[in-house]
This record gives sequence, C-alpha cells and structure tokens, in this order.
Amino acid sequence: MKRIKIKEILRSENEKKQVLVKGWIRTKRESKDFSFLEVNDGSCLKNIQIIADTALSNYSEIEKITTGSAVSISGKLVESIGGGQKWEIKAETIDIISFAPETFPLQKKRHTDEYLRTIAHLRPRTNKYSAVFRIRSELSYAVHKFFHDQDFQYVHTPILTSSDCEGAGELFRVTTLDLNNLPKLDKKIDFRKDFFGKEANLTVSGQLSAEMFALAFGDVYTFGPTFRAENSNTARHVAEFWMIEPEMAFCDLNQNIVLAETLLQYLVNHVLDNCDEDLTLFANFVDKQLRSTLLSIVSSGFIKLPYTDAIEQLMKAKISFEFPVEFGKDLQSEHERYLTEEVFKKPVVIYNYPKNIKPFYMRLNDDNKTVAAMDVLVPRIGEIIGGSQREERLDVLEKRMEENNLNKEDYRWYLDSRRFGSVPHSGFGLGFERLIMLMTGITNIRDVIPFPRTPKNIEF
RNA sequence: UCCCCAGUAGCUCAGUCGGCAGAGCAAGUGGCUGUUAACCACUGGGUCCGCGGUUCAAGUCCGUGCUGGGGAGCCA
Repeated sequence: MKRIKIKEILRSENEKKQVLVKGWIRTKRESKDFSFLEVNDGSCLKNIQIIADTALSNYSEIEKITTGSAVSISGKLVESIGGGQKWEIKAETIDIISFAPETFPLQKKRHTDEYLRTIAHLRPRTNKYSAVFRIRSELSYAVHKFFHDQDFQYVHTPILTSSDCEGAGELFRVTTLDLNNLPKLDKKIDFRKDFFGKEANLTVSGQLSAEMFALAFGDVYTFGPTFRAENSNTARHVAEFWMIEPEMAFCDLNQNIVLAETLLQYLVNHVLDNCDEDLTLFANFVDKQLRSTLLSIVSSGFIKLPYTDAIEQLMKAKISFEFPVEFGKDLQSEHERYLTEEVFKKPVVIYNYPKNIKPFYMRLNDDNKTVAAMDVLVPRIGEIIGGSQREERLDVLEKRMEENNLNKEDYRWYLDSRRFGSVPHSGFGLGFERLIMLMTGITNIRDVIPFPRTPKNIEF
C-alpha cells in the first residue's frame, strides 16, 4: 500500500477503511486502555492523532515510543470522538522504524530560536521551522511561476567568477593551491599555477552575466546563491544567501520599479492564498501585525520618492536621528525605517540616488549628479530590493569606470555588450531570505535559511 | 570591525548583601484519565562557559578569553 501524506488525510471528506502513514512522533499521551500518538510527516503543520490500543501485538514496544521516533502506521481513518481534531487513525499495525533515545534534543515545549540554531539539523522537525521552510519552498515556486508566466527566461549565471567583478564587497577566494606551500613569482603568489590560471572567487551577484542574456533574450532572471565575505554580524546578513535578479532589455527605471512592485505583490498574494495554515502560526506567535503588514503591501501601490524628496522628508522629521541627514550621503538604517515604518507605513521606493554612493554600472541621469538607481524599502527589514537602469552608453560607462579606478581590460566582455547593439536595460536584486522574513515576521535572517553561514559559523 | 547585554540541570530560567545549588518542563518509576504542550506522586540529574585574580569563603566581585544575543557599519 502506498503511504498517504497527512496533508491529504486531513482534507478527507469520508472515513477510509485503510490508510498508511509514515512520520515522526511529536508527542504521546497514555491512557489506561490505549495511547494517543501524534505523528507529523512535514507535509503540513498539523499532526495526525493515532489511537494505539493495548490489544496491539507490540503494545509493550509502543509504550516505549519517544518523541522524535520514526513510525509507520496503518489503520482505519475515522472521525475523532474527542474535540480538537476532525480525523484520527485507529491503528491496526504500528511499526517502529527507529527509536529516538531520550537524548533527542527537541521536547514538546517551546524552545528559543537561539537554541534551535545550535541544532539546525533538527529544527525543521519543529512547528515553526517546518512552517518557515514550507513557505520558503512555496515562494521559490511562486518566483519561477511569476517569471515563467511573463515569458522571462531563467538563466544560470556562474557561481565561480574571476576576480574583481563589481570591485565592491569582500569576496570568497576559490583556489586549489596548497595554502601551506604557495607557488611564488617575484615574492607574490603565482596564480598561473592555480586551477583557473588566475585568481577566482565566488560570485557576489549574477547581474553582469544576466545583462548579457537580457541583451539576447529580452527578459531574463536568475535565482541562485550568492556569497559575500563581509564581516557582517547583524540579523539581516549572511555570507551565503539567495537572490532573485531579473534583467530586462528595452526597460527604463520606471518600468523596472513597476516590475519590482508587481513581483512583490504577486509573491505576497501567492503566500496569502496558498500558505494560510503556516501563515496563521506566524500571525499568532511571531508577529501579531503580520497580516496587516502583508495586506498593506498588496492593497495599494508603493510610495515612490526621489532621493532628494526623501532627504527633504527626513530633514523635516520631528524625531532626532543618531546620524544626521545630509544630501549626498547614503540613508542610514534608522532613516529607511522611519520612512517605511513611521511616515508611510508601507513599502517605499527611493530612486535617483547621488552617483558617488552607487556603483559604476548605474545609468547617469541628465543632471550629471544622480544615477537611475532604486531601492525598495519595507517595514522591519529595510532594503529588500536594490536595482537600477544600467548605463548603456559606452563612452559614459567607460568614464564612470575610470572614475572608479576599474581596469577596463577586466571588463572587456561587459563593455562589448555596449559596443554591439546596446539598448537601455534595467534590473534589480531581490534578497530571498529578506523576502521570507517579510512574509513570516521572523526577525533574524539565520532562521529563514536551512543552514546559515555567518562569520565564524559554518557548522552543519 | 565597533558599542551594549548574556552564559547556572537535557531545555527555559530564578539565585537577595559574597556564606550549604533551586524551580518548571524533559527523563525514569508508579497511579489516573478520549487525551490535546494531558494530569498526580515519587526518583535520578550540576566542570554554575574557560583561564587567572581578590577573599576565611566566589554562581555572585575584578581581569581576560571563548560563545551567543541586541544595536551600528557594509548590503540583498
């Protein structure tokens, strides 16, 4: 007989003569004549209640079942006599696949997130984390569905890259050289002896590669892991994270902003429509305002504010900031949060930033002072999307690279795209983990990725 | 990397002024019950994060290191 998932069982309309369920024991309650077992198989938040009668041939074994043990149960699906659940299984056979000894670290009580982080390999067996990772999976699907429905091509951009792309951010070095015996040439490391014959790193963004494909396919997106070796110790940063990067040809900054808004609203709606049970857990136990926050995102358009207007808004703010507001400087976290949480209470798109605080590839505006950049800020998290219209004019781009002391030789292929059929194009990066934080109300990014990598931590 | 806070039983935490190491949950045993984080009784369970110092005496005070958390910067 084929096993049936608990999610499907709980949707049943009628009793069933025989079902087969496999999963892990969450809790056991013993009665005089029988025991109640609660089994979870990860297919949904809820457990199925099992009635184990003392008449079962291996009842003495069943009595010893502990939380965390793996079991296989066949029996009759019947309406529950007790309150609290509609269905239960009157077990005919209970096979214990394996016992979890009493050292099993998860108990049937609330654990702190900090503790669960130390047992990240077991935390998906808790209610909260199974809900997080089901939503993560559902959101991944929704991302692909959104772009597929809009005829975007999915591009796999490289994870291994040659050095210095973007020239910003700390990179993870990739090498096969023997670090205890490095080949030297004139007292410097001889990278000609390394695997690729030159320095190599893990990617910090798929953007530059995605641009090349946008200039062939029109609309493309990437969705993959990204690596930053920044020594960041915050609830919003990890060294390995996932990013969604659409890139569109024949697209200006305004159209870019529209896509960012449409995408975020689509994803929120998808979760509201498809993850209600898991969402309810977060709305009840993690963030009481979760539903109103999500509804504020889908119910109306985002606020769009040029950088200069944002600065003006902040200048006239009645509260005092730790860091002064000043034109030409990037917004601090406190400024971003003030705008999105206090002033507008919904997502805010800030665009046209001063060129000196943004990377070389962003398109220079006619004022010669600002670039066509945009950041989407959301309550609690701050920046969730960063993007821009790209500089498509070869001469302007080369000048910007010179100003930033970048070696044009390293970017020959990138500059080629501006030599041969260059067109206006735009794109952005959406932080996938920050998106999940937004959807769940979880405030630490380490709790929305299965095995977080942070400075001094690469366990599991 | 900088600032602040914390580390006590398997887990969550209390521990007063420096004076015998505590509770709840979990575990074990027994009881009761269509139970719902079941309930009741009993039992076992400690490198008080490590190292050094002050003191008759340190979980408690001081120094230092490690780990975790919160905030900042960098950004998604």
